[in-house]
Amino acid sequence: MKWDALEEEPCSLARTVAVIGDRWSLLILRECFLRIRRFDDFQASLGITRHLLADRLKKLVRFGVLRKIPYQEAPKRYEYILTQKGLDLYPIIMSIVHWGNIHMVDARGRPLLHEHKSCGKMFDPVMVCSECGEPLSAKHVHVHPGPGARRSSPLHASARERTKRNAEQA
Amino acid sequence: MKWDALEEEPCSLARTVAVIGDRWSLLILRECFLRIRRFDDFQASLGITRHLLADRLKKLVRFGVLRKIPYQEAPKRYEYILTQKGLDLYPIIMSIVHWGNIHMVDARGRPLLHEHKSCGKMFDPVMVCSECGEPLSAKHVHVHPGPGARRSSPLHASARERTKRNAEQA
DNA sequence: ATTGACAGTTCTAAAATAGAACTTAAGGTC
DNA sequence: GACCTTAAGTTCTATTTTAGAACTGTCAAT
Repeated sequence: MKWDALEEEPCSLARTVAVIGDRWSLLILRECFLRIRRFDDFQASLGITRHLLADRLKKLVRFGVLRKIPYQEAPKRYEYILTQKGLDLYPIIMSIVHWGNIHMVDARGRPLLHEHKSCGKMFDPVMVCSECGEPLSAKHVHVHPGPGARRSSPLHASARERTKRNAEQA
Repeated sequence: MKWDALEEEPCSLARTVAVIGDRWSLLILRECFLRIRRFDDFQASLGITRHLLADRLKKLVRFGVLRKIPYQEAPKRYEYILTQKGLDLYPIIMSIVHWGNIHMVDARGRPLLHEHKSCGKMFDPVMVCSECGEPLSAKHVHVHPGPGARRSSPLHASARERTKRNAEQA
């Protein structure tokens, strides 16, 4: 599968993976949320090669996650700031950080703690149902095909059936 | 930066990216949550090359996200199921799907809808503060160094300062 | 006139990925 | 007993991506 094919998939996960699903994009976005904005600052704090950084920034701008804003004329220089679409990635970043906090920390403990300014306490993010407010778990969720589902919804046919169907078509 | 270096970073995001930060791992995990368990089924539904699939499954098992369970003897065959550590990835998957639903769907609409069995309604996931229950946004969160922070906390010194410091050291 | 900051671009070597064919092991079919 | 099928990989070559370092173009300050 080519990279571009991912964006076309009728799957919201695949399309998001097309934006953030590589080694560097999420790390760049982490820096954005920590208020890093400039090329050399990204490069210095991440140790990414300049080539890849230029490439990834271009991609994030193309997807509308970052925007280039001029901060000086002559020579014209830009900084990269999060758009609303980019700010909306916050729950993804936080859920990733939280999973790492629970499952990937070493004996020294968490690298970062998060304070919720609104209530003043150190917190963890919790994912809840928008309708009833209960915490979510996979087993209490049932998936239905939506209006944008692929005709014949292969995500709902079992892969086993699909394999057979493909074999018959061939 | 090498792949293995990521797991060693004192950053919960980087360490999680070491597990799920590539083109395929999240797609494989999506299939796991949709109850795909077997090699050929993953291969058929994703179109991933068999080589990469074998490699990624091995990696996910190594990280303790999937477990290999024998489902028949002679010839011995295994299926891959989510561990608790893997099930805990659910909020990450859901926040990614949700962002895609909001920002990446085409005119046809969402490919999938989610029903919360507990309350019977179609829902979206919402990330809230574990302490006060309010929805989270980046600007209401303040970051502190935790016990596992790098000495001299480079994530909190501005990259600009760091760049200077590095230059001085050289 | 030279040096330094900043934001890239260019180059070569190394690593990862795609795509297809091959392997191993057992069961069933003619 | 030769042959086909299922399942879960492994092996192979060609292509694409990434790493790492050096280079370019603008302008400001010394």
